[in-house]
This record gives sequence, structure tokens and C-alpha cells, in this order.
Amino acid sequence: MSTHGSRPADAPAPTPPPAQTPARSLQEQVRQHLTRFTDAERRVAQALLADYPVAGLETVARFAKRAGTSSPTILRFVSRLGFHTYADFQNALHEEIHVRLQGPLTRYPARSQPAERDLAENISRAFSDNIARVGKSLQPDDLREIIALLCDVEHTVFFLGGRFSHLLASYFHHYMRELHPQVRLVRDTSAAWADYLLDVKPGDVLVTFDFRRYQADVLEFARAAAAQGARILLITDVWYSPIASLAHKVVPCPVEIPSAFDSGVAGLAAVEIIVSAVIEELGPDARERMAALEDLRKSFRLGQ
Amino acid sequence: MSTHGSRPADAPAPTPPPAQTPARSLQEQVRQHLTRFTDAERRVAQALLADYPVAGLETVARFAKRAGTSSPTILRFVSRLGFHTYADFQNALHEEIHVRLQGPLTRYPARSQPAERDLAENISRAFSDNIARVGKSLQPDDLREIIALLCDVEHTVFFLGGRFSHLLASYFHHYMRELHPQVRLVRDTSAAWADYLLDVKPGDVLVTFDFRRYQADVLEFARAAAAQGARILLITDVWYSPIASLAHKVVPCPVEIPSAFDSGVAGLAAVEIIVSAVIEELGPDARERMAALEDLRKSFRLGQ
DNA sequence: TCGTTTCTGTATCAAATCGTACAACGCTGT
DNA sequence: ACAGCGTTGTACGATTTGATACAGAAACGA
Repeated sequence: MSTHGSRPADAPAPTPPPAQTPARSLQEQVRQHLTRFTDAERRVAQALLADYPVAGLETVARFAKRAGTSSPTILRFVSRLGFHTYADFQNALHEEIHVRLQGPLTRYPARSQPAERDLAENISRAFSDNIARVGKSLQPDDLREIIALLCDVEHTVFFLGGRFSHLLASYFHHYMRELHPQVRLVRDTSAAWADYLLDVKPGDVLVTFDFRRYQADVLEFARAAAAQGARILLITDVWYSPIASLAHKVVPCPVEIPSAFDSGVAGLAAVEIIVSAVIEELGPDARERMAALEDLRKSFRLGQ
Repeated sequence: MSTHGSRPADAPAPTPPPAQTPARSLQEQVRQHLTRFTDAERRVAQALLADYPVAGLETVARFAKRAGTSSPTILRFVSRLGFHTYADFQNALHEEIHVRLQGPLTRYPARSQPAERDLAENISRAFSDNIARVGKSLQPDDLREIIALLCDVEHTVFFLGGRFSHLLASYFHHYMRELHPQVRLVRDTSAAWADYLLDVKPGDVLVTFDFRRYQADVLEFARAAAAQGARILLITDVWYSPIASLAHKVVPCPVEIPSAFDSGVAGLAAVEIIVSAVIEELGPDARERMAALEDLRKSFRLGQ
């Protein structure tokens, strides 16, 4: 087991020496040093990041085994991080564990005041709010109805989206393809949509995404499908697309964040919740099927 | 130094196997056993509780010194807690650190527990956790670096994604198209990717999405682009795609939710945060431009 | 008072630990 | 092709570690 590595020097020295390491997180420090590590050391870094503090708390030998390398590499790794001994490295970990587990950051930060400065934190809070609202709007009863639509193997399920929301439709379709025998994605060139309409049979299901600046063509497609007897599941924003009047079930997603555009995060969250519910409904079969597919892909597509 | 103690008396036998060590917190377990300890052992317990996990992570001798006692007392202490060896005790601590530091919800909820209770709420909580972590990892400094990459109008910005993450790349590209004069989406048929490589000039920026089951072709493209002098912004999961070693900036996104698949919500959140930051950087111009575009679309495409 | 019980620290030992020296290996420039 | 350099695993020694046996000291009961 000795694949001797290309050295990292071919990387054009991207980040200049980070100078000092003040009170920054060791985790962060490892991440930033990532480019400077050799191949084996990088494996060590990833093993450490994989389950962060614990790997480094074990003995050198066990850590090495976990990272698929040898003890000296571990020691070189900590040495490169600036520690003169492995014990020093572990002490640093201890300190970090101490502050992060004992300190005030254990619970929700709720950093009250200086919020205005931190853009990322503000938006994150908005995300969480929006997602919480979606989650609350998807009560068990609602989920049951939605599952009934999506698990009806007797009928085809179509996925349709607008300009932006097409991505959500595509994402949804991607998962459902592995959970339902008959699913189709209405692709984004609205000229060819008529073809899809030909295949819509009574009882079929149309999953539609439609967010503000509701698109006329999406509405038209939905109307035509409804006229042919399709049942519609609509994922839209909180202002309700006009399609809502045609829909059998509506999932409203908050989209407001402190920014110049509307957020799609809650929409994606809704999709993933629904997919989870479907998998749960289908039982272990679906779980295994998805896992198997993942592995298949893995072994088929690549080595690493 | 020997205050020999009154024995607790209510302790029947020194080491009655405390039944089991279920999933209860060790901290709590120690507190409840507090009365059954002898004097010296109680000092050990208090030393452990004083700064909770760290004391127990050290060596027996150091732990003893910290508690003002001797090594054998430490060993008797852990023995009374039901651990047969000091290593077992430390392993228990490790596990607890893992779950409490890696995230409250990251672990699968042990299969069919109260998961059915409210699926949506559970997953929503996981979403919020993940997003909060992304938000925290995007510190102002980091955002500044990222903005510098994305607002460099002298160079082209390419967007690249894998099987699933292509959707995120596409989403990102969609927005950036209106904020940068020269952006290109590397479309998903990896056969034709060579064409894009021809256009990659030194200093260009490659925004890459790569999540678990890292795809070999994405890695190859990134490597080739890096070799041609491209600067890489990588959005990946917390386990780090191998592309990380080539990247100038890495954004790690937590993907774990209590479900059978990995979540993309945090990734989308990261994208939207970054887009917001870019808009903020570009000032009112960008805001107006986006608003104008929205209106244009509205009046052009449709009535409602 | 004395013997028993319980608790606790000292002394000690085998085993495991960290750290280092060294050699094998691959890449790179001459 | 060759020498030099950097990387990585194996081997090994000095030290430390966890664990145990033992003895001293207090408390308790008779």
C-alpha cells in the first residue's frame, strides 16, 4: 500500500502563508492549510474533518489507521500545523472542545446586537424562518395527501417549472425517478410542451412549480392538463400562483429574505421534505434501492 | 495529604454493575451517582464536571493531579461508573463529544423511533442547523474573498456542477448572468466539456459544485482548469471533495438530514448568500438592474 | 482497647505510546 | 540516464501509560 504522491507544488501557491493562527478554530485552520499538505497528509486532514474532534483525540496509531496512513505521517501532519508535539495538538483540541461545549455558544447563539453587520447571519436567520414555516405548513395530514398523489403507481407523474423554478422541478424529478415507475420532466423549452400534453391521461399527476412573476405558459399548461383530468400538486410562493385555483393541493413557500431577490431555499426544503416522506412511505425497499443506486453510481463512475 | 473519608454507608457494594449505560449523558450519570462515591472519588467527579469533557480526555495521571488525588482513585472511579477500562470511559466521552459537537441532529434517529411523529418538523430543524452552519462558515472575510473572485470583470466566470449539483451551478449562473458581463455555464454533458476548457484563460474563475460521490469528470475538469491558471471557488460538502486541494476558496455545506439522502438545501442557501453579497458589493446599480430585468420580463412575457 | 472494614496513596510492572532514524519509492530537472 | 529532492512507510528505542498489589490510616463496633 504505497502510492507515492504527486507533490502539491503544482498548485501555484494560492493562499499566502496565513501568517498567524490567533484564536481561530483548528478546523478552519486545517481547511485553509489544505492546499499545503502532501497527499497522505491531506488524507489525514480529511479524516480529521470527517468527524472533527474525535479523530484527533485518539492515539497516533489509531488516528493513522483511520486515515489510512502511518503514524509518522500523523506526526508530520500536526507538526506542519505548527504544533511541536502530538500532545500539544491534542491540548489545542481539548481547549476548543472546552470552549465549544462549555462556552456560551453551545446553545442557539441568538447574538442579539451586532446582527446588522453580518450579512450571512441575517440571511441565514431568514432562511430558517422560511423553512420553519414550510415545515409547519406540511402537517402530517397534508403530507399524507401529497404522498397519495406521488405514490400512485397507476398514473404518470409530470414535473413542470418556470424559468427559475424549473430547477426545483428537475431536482424533484431526479429523486422521484428512482421511487416511481412513471415520471416525466416537462423540459424547459415551452414550445415543445404540447407533446407532453398529449400524454396526460385522466388521473395523472402534475407537480407544478410556479413562483412570483408567474409565467403565462406554465399557467396554460396547467390549465390544459387540468382540463384533461390531471390532478395538480402546486408548489408556489405565499402569494399563490393563479394555478392554485386548479390545484388539488398547494404548498406555499415563503420566499422573502433581506435581499434583492426571492429565495428558493424554502422551495427546495419543501421538495426534500416531501421526498423524505415518500421514501418513508415506501418503506425499506425504497431506502435500499436508493442506497444501491448510489453505490452503483459510485463503483461505475469513478475510482476516488 | 490524606483526609480519609467517611464512607457513604448507603452504598451497598462497591461495584455493582450499574445495569447498563444507555444513551444517557455521562455528565448526568455522574451527577446522579454523586452520593455513592467515596470522598476521593467525589473530588474526581467534581473535577470532571468542573470542565466537563476535557478532564476525562487527559491521561490518568494528569486527571488525578487535577482532582488532587492519585491514579488508582481515577481508575476506581471509572470502574464504579461501569466501565471496565479507562479506555472504555474515554470512548464514551468521545462518542458524546461527537454527537454534541458535530451537530444535534446529525445522527440518524435510530431508525423507527418517534420519527413518524412529525417528519417535517424534524427535517426542518436539520435544515436550520445546516444553514446556520453555512452562514457561520461564511464570515465577512470569506465573503470578501469570494466577492473579489466573482466581481472581477476582467475575467470569465465558469460554473460547473456534478450530476445533482449541476442544478445549483445552474441556479448560481442564472443570477450571476445579470451581475457579471462574462459568465458561462458548463453544461451537463461531460463529453463536450473539452470545448469549455479551450476558453479558460489564466486568471479566469471556475465555480465548482462537487458533493459526495464526487464525480471523476468534475475533478478532471477542475484539474485541467487549474493547470491553465484558473482560480477555483469550490462549494462542497463537509467531507471535502478532492478538488479542495486545487481550490482558492472552499465553502463547505452540511448535507446531513434525517433521511436516506443528502440535502442540497444548505448548498442553495450558500449560493443565495453569496449572490446577495455580490449584489451588495455592486451597489444600487445591480439592484436596479435586477429589478428592471424582472419588470421587463413581466411586461414582455405575460399579463399576470 | 482491639480487630475489622473501608478507603486511599505509594511502588511497581507489562504494555502501549510517541517520536526518530532509515530506506524505498516516484517525480523532476539537468 | 542519472542524480537530487521530496514524500511515505517500516523498524525500533526511550518514555509514558494504564493497571495492580500492597501497606498505611481512619472509622466503626464490640
